[in-house]
Amino acid sequence: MAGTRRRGVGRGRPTLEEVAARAGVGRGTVSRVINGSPRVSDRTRTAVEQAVAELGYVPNRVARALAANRADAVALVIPEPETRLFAEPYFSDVICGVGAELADTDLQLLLTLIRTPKERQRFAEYLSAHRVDGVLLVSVHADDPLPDLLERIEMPAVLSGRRSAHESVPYVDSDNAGGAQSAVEHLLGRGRTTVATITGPLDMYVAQCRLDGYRAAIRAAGQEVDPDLIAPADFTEEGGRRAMRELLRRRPHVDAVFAASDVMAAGARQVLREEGRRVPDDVALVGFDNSAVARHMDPPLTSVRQNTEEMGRAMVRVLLEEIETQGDRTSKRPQLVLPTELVRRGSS
Amino acid sequence: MAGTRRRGVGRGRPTLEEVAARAGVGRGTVSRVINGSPRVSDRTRTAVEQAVAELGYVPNRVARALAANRADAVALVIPEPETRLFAEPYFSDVICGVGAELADTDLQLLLTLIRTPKERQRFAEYLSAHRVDGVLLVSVHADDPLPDLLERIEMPAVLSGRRSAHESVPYVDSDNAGGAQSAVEHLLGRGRTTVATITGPLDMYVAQCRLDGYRAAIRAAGQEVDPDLIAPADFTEEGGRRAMRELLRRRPHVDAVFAASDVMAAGARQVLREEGRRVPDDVALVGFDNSAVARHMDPPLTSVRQNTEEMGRAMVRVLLEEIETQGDRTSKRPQLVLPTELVRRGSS
DNA sequence: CATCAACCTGGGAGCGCTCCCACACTACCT
DNA sequence: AGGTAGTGTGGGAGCGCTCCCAGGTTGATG
Repeated sequence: MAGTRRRGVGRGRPTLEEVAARAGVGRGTVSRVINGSPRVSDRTRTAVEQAVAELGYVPNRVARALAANRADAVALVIPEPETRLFAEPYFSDVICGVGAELADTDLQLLLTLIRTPKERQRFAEYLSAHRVDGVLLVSVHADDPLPDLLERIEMPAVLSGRRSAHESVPYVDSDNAGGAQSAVEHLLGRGRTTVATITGPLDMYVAQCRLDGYRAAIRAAGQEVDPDLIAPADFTEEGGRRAMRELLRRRPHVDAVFAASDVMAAGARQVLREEGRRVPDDVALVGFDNSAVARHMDPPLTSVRQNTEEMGRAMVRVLLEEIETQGDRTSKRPQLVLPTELVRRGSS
Repeated sequence: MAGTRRRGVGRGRPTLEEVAARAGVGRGTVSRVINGSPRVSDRTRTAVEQAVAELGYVPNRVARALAANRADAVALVIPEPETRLFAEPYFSDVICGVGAELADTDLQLLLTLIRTPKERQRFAEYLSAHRVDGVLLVSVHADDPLPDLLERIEMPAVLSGRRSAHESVPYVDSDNAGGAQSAVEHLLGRGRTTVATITGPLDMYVAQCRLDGYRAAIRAAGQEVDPDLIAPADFTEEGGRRAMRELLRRRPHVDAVFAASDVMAAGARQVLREEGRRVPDDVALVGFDNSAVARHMDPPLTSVRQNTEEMGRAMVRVLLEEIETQGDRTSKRPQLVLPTELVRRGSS
């Protein structure tokens, strides 16, 4: 919280004014050149560019931000109530995509981890205090107050994933239902007849979507959806174990399981081994996320891949558009759904 | 690269001046109260605090940064020449620690991914352009020009991990040698007689340290170090496979392997399975990093745990100290080594 | 040759803060 | 009473930029 003295590097760097003096022009003109305004004659532009090069001038972005009332930065917000969520490869991939897309911009990436209500409060103050031009929200829960807060203060924002079927805030999401459906179709296509599913927490929309995809595939194959083949869990390994035990109890002849996450699939696999069921011979297994866990299971796990990095990139593109059209109440809120892909491995 | 117009939220928020007017004091006084200066009478302070509360005043940090010539931000730099390196849980843990430690500060965290020399160039300009007060460098290679660049422009910086035994820049590192030693001692202690090691790329200091730890444990047990039991690899799964095959060829009676990373251990494990060697019955296996991979292997992998999150926290503390004592040429460069811990699982 | 739009250009004003100097005011000593 | 600290306080001067207006130049047009 301190207000300790910290003197930065760079005192003594050339300023706009010095460049202007050297080029024999006014401040305004240099500013126009720097910002690529077309209203500058070629001769002047060349002269300024040379002065910039000679002096090694780099604009002071803090001054620019103050004068122009913008931040040249976007925040990536990661709510992290449960531990380790951030360790999911999902996040790092999104971050990679975001970073890659941002590299072509002169925007900076601010990383904000929000663990407590107090930290959320702090973050809200940052927003008011003008620190960012827009916000990327990763994996918000349905009851997170942040999206609505952002909407209220008219801060451009993009979600990764929807909170519900009628999400009002711009978002980029994976085709969860489609991915789940193709996974289950794959199992049915390989001759499995009793395909169960282990779901995520059903108050999360993403879990609902994957379950919907499961149902759609079952029905498309002309089967009835058997509620006893649907075991809800919570995206954790332990949850996967419990759900698998439950499934074996209720439907001992189950011959395939679609788990809505790789981690739950890993839990299920352990139970199957304990119970002496071979994978894939007795029970075929498919996960979701195509995480590192999937590759390292024995046998390697078939899984639905989301193009997570592309999600990050798309989020940035959508956010930039939002920032651009800000205040323009007529513009539509962009909402994107990215395709998924089934990665086949030994488990199915 | 655009200079497109972006108008931020917050125009119309109260300023210092307005708070001063409301409290019936001067600007300077409000500034002193905000920054916790002791040179303010209690009465005045109370009046100002009340005005701040009534107006909902939040300091504009951009203006503050410009006036005070500091950034109130630190950059976390992640060089990422090879893909996926960032997906290692290592990074996310460090980031968590950094975020946690930074939460008590009014510093912001800037995330910078550097993939190409061009991006490094860009980053160097950022630094000159006054965007950050200090830099956290994660997993730099020995030949990375960044640390020296930072040193030259006197930008406070902290490394995670050393580049060599005589690192000049402040750093926070894990006790790699100690961790490796305890892993090998553990294997010897369980009666194994022929303990091999799969190393990382030996031009990386961290790989050297882990190898040194292996050698120390072997010698401490009164054995000679057999060069044929040392197989260099590159921290990849494929490298782990190759190294394991090589070891089996050279020393078929090997009964334990210490791999300098979990991922390499996973590769080794596959080869052992192919060759019909049971783990741990025929060959005991220990990894390093205690990553998710370790938990999901079959049997679960014994591994050396680094307190990665604490590394992140420590890095921030060291950096703050560096920023504080900046320019003070007499102050010592803080260098920290954090202990590791062996996590025992079924593979040994 | 006058007129006017279109185009460039310089530089004042100002973004919201910190820094610091100067000035009051008190308290305490000669 | 005169000095000498020490303590609070106000406000001018800037930080380095962008914004924008006025003014100058140019070239096409009547």
